[in-house]
Amino acid sequence: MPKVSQAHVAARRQQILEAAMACFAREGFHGTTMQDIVRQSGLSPGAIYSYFKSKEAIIAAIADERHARERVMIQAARTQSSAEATLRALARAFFGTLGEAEGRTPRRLNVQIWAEALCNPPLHRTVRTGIDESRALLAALIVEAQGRGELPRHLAPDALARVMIALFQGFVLQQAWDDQADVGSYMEVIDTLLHGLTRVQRR
Amino acid sequence: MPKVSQAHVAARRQQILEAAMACFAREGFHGTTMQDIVRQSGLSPGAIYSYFKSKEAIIAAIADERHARERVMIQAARTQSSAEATLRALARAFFGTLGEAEGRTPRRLNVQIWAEALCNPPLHRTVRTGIDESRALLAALIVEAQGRGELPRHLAPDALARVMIALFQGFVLQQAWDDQADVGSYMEVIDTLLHGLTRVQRR
Amino acid sequence: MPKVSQAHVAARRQQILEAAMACFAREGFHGTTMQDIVRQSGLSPGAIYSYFKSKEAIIAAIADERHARERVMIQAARTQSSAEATLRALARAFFGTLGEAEGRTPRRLNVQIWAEALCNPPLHRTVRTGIDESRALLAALIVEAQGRGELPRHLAPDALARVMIALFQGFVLQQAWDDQADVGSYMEVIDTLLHGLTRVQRR
Amino acid sequence: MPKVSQAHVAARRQQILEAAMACFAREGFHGTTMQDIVRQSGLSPGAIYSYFKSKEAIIAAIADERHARERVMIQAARTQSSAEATLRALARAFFGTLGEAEGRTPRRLNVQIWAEALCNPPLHRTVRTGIDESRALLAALIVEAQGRGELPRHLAPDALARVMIALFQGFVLQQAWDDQADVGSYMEVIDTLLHGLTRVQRR
DNA sequence: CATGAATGAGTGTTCATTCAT
DNA sequence: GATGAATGAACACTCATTCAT
Repeated sequence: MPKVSQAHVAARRQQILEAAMACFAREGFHGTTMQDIVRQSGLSPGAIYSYFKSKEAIIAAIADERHARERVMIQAARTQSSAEATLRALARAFFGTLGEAEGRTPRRLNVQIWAEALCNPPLHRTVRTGIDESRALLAALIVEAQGRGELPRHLAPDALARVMIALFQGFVLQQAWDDQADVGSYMEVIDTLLHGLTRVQRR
Repeated sequence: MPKVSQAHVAARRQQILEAAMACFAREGFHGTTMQDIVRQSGLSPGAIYSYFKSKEAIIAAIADERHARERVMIQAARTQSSAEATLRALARAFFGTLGEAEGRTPRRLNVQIWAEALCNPPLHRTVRTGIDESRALLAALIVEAQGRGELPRHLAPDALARVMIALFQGFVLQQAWDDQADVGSYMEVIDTLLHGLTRVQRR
Repeated sequence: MPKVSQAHVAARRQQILEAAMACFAREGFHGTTMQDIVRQSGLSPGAIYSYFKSKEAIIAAIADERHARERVMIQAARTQSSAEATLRALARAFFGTLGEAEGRTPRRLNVQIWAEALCNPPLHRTVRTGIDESRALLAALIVEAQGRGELPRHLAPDALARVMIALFQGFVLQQAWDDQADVGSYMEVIDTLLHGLTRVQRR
Repeated sequence: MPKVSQAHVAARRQQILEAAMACFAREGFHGTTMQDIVRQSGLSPGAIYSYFKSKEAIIAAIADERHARERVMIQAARTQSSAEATLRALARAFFGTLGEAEGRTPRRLNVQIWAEALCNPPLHRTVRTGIDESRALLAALIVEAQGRGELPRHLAPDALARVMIALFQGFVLQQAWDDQADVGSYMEVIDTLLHGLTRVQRR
């Protein structure tokens, strides 16, 4: 029974989070009322409040979930044998869903979370931790690549990591405003940019 | 009298916008109440509502102002004699303020506007217009540079323009979360990246 | 459950309408604040707004209720077997409550509605429909009586109906300002007037 | 100079009252803002407040003016030599304007005042004084006519006076809602009614 | 446990009135 | 006097949250 109940609890939580994500992506955190989530989830207000202590807690849980997912992708990338393979795995993980319609909701959600994090300390911590971890991983890979002479040694690894992250964030933003934005050509540019970086080094 | 009055009106509007920007940057659009703006501006609710018909109108005016400022920077860049000079002028205009503390408020504001634009159609139009114009200018420069053989011809100009904009947006985002983010090294990476792109082409 | 809930909803609506009527009769529509209705009803603002979407909707519901009540009285009068019986039933229905203290609130309310209807199109429609229906019924009765030679044929039935309605409205008005106004003697005058009308015809 | 000034003051007051009446008739007392009166009058808020100490004072002044006008009509009627002539003068005075378009504004205003008087003690006093005076005059005429055997002696003069006033008020009300209401046929009914009353008596 | 009616503090906004110019 | 920008108390209404059933 405890196990069933636990599974039940997890399922309910997920049901609520999914309803909330749909609403938040559509209307923003502040444009969404608890009633909206009630309607979308098919649950009652009381039921929702027995799984989350506040609207804010739902937002935090969503941010946490996204953070956790990111961390899983990063961990998976880490297991790759070469720096290049890791990089490719990361790129696939982060950019892979950018072209797909089903990723629209999480993408819009991301933008909302980024803004909300500026005025919401707990969210800020979650977001920063996620970014810092990603950056640390990227920086480590870069250091490694620099060690092997595959990347210019004069570049600050941290700054290059920030650039890579910015390329992701900026595209998420642009695609959130304009669904037509094309990932394929965007990634080709990135590819060329990174190759250029490699060659510079090689000479 | 009309001149005095007109100047007065403009000054009051600016006073309100500045108070509102301070509040919005600190607490977000939805975390800021009209009372907050009242306190920050030193005016009364009635006074504010005689200059802006709603809170939403204040947000729109702020977005418009930022858009106008961007447009001025873009126009100024356009007057440069060479594509490279234009690019440098743009980079200076957009990245120039990123390191300075006084730009903190507008930067945070930018992030808020980006998120708000997802759920607020008029804001969305303002934001998209601004981005589209910037992208068009950059794409034109890129086409030119490609014509002169300074940039790889196989890259979609639009996509490369998106990349450049993403580099800006991503850094604004990262700096909004972490004041310590260093512009200098970030720009150095960008510089190297763009040089790499040039070389690729030259061979 | 649906039955309980339905009865509950109706009861709550009635509770709110009664509180609102008491306030409106005392202070007028615009002199009454939602807080007044909150206090008078013993409910919370939120509760009230879950039954009526606005203050205006409460006013409209009150006007509708009064209109419905009037219509019931008219329909009941219609079932009488003779024109005279119908007329007497109408007189009893409309004038019957004029002397009673418990009718004070609805009477004052009527006056408020009459004024409000001048500047409030939906209310205007409700009021006019009510009056038009009453007038149509009276006019029909008058035509009938004229056919039987009981009323002068040269009188416009519609105008005579308007006169009868005016006799009611005018007294409601006068009694709203002055509780002392005596219904008994007023009705006696009306009786004599109508009898006079009959005799005129008979000769 | 004092006389000029006095005339000036009176003219300004009148200008304000006329603007206010136009607004009040159109939008009601509570639907009209001081800004509306400012616009309609072409004066400034400060100017208006130097002639009337509050919006309420404007309403009171309008009610007073209407009351004064009524009193003049009553006094004029009083100078007639016979009771019948007085009655005819009164009827002409009160009903004379009912058919004319230019009387629309004061008619609507009357209805507004009647309602407002229920919740506004000073206004209530003005309205009641006006009605009471009219009724007293009518009652005196009726007593006289009863003395001459021209009206049934068993009728309470006061009640008959109320009936006559109600006939006026009711029509004002009906015409305020429906401009098409026809005065001619309405007055014919009244005429017939009063003649009927006379004949009843004669037998 | 789940429900959803009820709560009430707090919101954006209005408008009668004032007073420095 | 006249002006009209400024005031601020008060308003209608919302919505995150609770708790009796």
